Amino acid sequence: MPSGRKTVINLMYTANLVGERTTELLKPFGITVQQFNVLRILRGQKGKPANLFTIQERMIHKMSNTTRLVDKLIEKKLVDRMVCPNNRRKVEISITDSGLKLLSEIDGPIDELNLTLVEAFTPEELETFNIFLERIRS
Amino acid sequence: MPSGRKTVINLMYTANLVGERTTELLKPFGITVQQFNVLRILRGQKGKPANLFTIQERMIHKMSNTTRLVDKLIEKKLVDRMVCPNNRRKVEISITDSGLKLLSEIDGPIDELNLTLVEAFTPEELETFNIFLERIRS
DNA sequence: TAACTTTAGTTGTATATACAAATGTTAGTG
DNA sequence: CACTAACATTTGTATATACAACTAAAGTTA
Repeated sequence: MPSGRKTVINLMYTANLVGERTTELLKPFGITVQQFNVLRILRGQKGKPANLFTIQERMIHKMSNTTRLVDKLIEKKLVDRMVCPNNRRKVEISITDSGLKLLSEIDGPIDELNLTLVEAFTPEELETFNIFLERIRS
Repeated sequence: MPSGRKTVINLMYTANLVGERTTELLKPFGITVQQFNVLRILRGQKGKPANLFTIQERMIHKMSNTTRLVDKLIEKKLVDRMVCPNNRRKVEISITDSGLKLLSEIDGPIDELNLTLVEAFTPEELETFNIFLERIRS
């Protein structure tokens, strides 16, 4: 088997396993991986709201219906939507206190899972691994 | 940010990009990534048919409706289904000549894409990268 | 051999995702 | 200032996915 083929299969297989474990972990908290990632993006804004385009741009899975994903988060009162007063085409999404609280509850378990996944790596190996991943993307 | 968290996000992000590129590549051939992987699993059987459980076990994305995924491939005449004569609970799925032909057409482009993705790696680095991925899974 | 358990696959239902077309808003041009 | 293009988001539709309940066949045991 050509080496690139094997590596790509290995990559997809591994990422999928990690995704499944993450989905499972998030289930008791009532959110999906995608919703979780959007919440983290919004937390990263440090109070500043983000519009849908910004969110979509930073999402791991780039799909076009960010609207509906955010709708789910609004239903759960984890984020707020506000039409941008300067540019009424835009909407500004910001994480609520309740959203921040939920994230803070998830932080512990998710870091624990992530640490378990990479526990066999030395810091140097982890650095190398990250560089390898970035190299594939470039 | 804790190092495990960063690495896992990096992994998911990269795998997703690779998945998107693969989806795009397969589109003109009229199959999805999942369907493509099932076809490759069946080709790997070298003439021997596989039952649904075996297919599901080897699939990258483990979901429970392998039945419907295989149905799509049957509609396209890329695989055949036959009830196992020894054990009528089982069904045996095998790739058709038309399925093999389609795979052989895709092999070139997909290897080209995969090689492009890992072109910056030396063989040693690729080996290391594969070991890292396996380490995460274990 | 009837009743029970396990195995293998199928089906129903709810939700998620992808893609394209549509809507409403702003900016630019003659 | 009407006209056109670009932008930001929403909506429609088809397909994919996850999960659970269901069916049917085979094996097990009293």
